[in-house]
Amino acid sequence: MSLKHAILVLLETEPSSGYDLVKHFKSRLGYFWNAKHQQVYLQLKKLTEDEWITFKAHSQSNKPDKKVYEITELGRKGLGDWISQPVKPNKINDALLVKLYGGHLTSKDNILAELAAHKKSHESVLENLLNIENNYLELNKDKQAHYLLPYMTLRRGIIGEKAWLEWADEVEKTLSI
Amino acid sequence: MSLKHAILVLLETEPSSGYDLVKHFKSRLGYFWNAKHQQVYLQLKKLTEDEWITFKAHSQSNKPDKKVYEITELGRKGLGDWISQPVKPNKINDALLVKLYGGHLTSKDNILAELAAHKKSHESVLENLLNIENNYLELNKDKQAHYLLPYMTLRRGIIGEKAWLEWADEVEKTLSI
DNA sequence: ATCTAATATGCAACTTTTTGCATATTAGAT
DNA sequence: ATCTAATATGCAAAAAGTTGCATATTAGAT
Repeated sequence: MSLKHAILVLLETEPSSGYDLVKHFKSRLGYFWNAKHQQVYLQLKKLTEDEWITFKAHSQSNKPDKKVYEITELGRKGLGDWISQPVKPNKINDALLVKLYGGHLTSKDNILAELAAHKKSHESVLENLLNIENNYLELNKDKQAHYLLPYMTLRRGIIGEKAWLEWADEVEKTLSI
Repeated sequence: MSLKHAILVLLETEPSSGYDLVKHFKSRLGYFWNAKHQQVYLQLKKLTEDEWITFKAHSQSNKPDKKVYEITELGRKGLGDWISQPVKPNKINDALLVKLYGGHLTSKDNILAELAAHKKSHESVLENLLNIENNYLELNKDKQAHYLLPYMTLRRGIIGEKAWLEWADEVEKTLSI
């Protein structure tokens, strides 16, 4: 039950609407957490009922109204408690690897085409992460220190994506012989 | 819905009991797929109802009886169909990164201790994968060619775990300043 | 005017996964 | 004899996630 906590850490950094959070997950923290908008809105509702967060309706002149949520003291305490407890190692369920494992049941071309498609998507994620890194590196030292931990999570994304692409190249070379 | 397919690719390689499959997931394919035994037994039941797999009861003198499942023609066809279709890029939900992102809510020692614990677990996974790789590399060329695709998935595990450890070292160094 | 895309939120049904509980066999240790 | 650990399987309830559907606002294009 960690979508809850993923939402809370983001709200702890800055108040946001559900829509903002989803965009955050989609665009910047995809290597970190993924959630559909329906799931996010549901958790926001539950967190509001538990009084871990509150919201204010913000009317916008150029866009539909939105609810901007912020974390409460209760929420900050709950989040702190969770963060102080150990978390389980990450669970990996990778359908592409399942497919590759059983790749003899389809054509080599099909496998290579699918790999190429995934490669494109990983390349675009990496590019995006590198842009964010560049922005971070241009900050002054105080701000860099302030965002050090989020930056460390960004580094996980960058190193992880590079490793994925390295692996994909290896597979392409091996299968093309 | 890919646990189903993960089970099928394993059964397509060799007939196994539910217990074997779980051990497989736990010990060798943890970088590939993870599932609790209850979930595996449930899917085996459903796959049997759909006649994608069948089982024979094997009585063992030194251990409790077990059901050894094997894939049917119907199952092989279903698996082949699934493998020919594109799969979505992998979804990542990483609680450790959530924790690190909000790490200012706990102590640096706590963060470093947790990181060290995860590091140990990743080191042991990597060691395990490298042992399997060594076994693979000692096979003759025919066998190596036969297991090439599973070996590629193993490589994903090795490259991924090395990248994880590289990242963890970077975090340790950065936070220890 | 009408269509499209982006913004913004949400319910309901269904699937998948997790957690808790439960049982049974055999080997080996105390 | 009894306890422990490994082997082996499963049901039921709850939690988490996905898919389908639904609605409303505003900007900009046709």
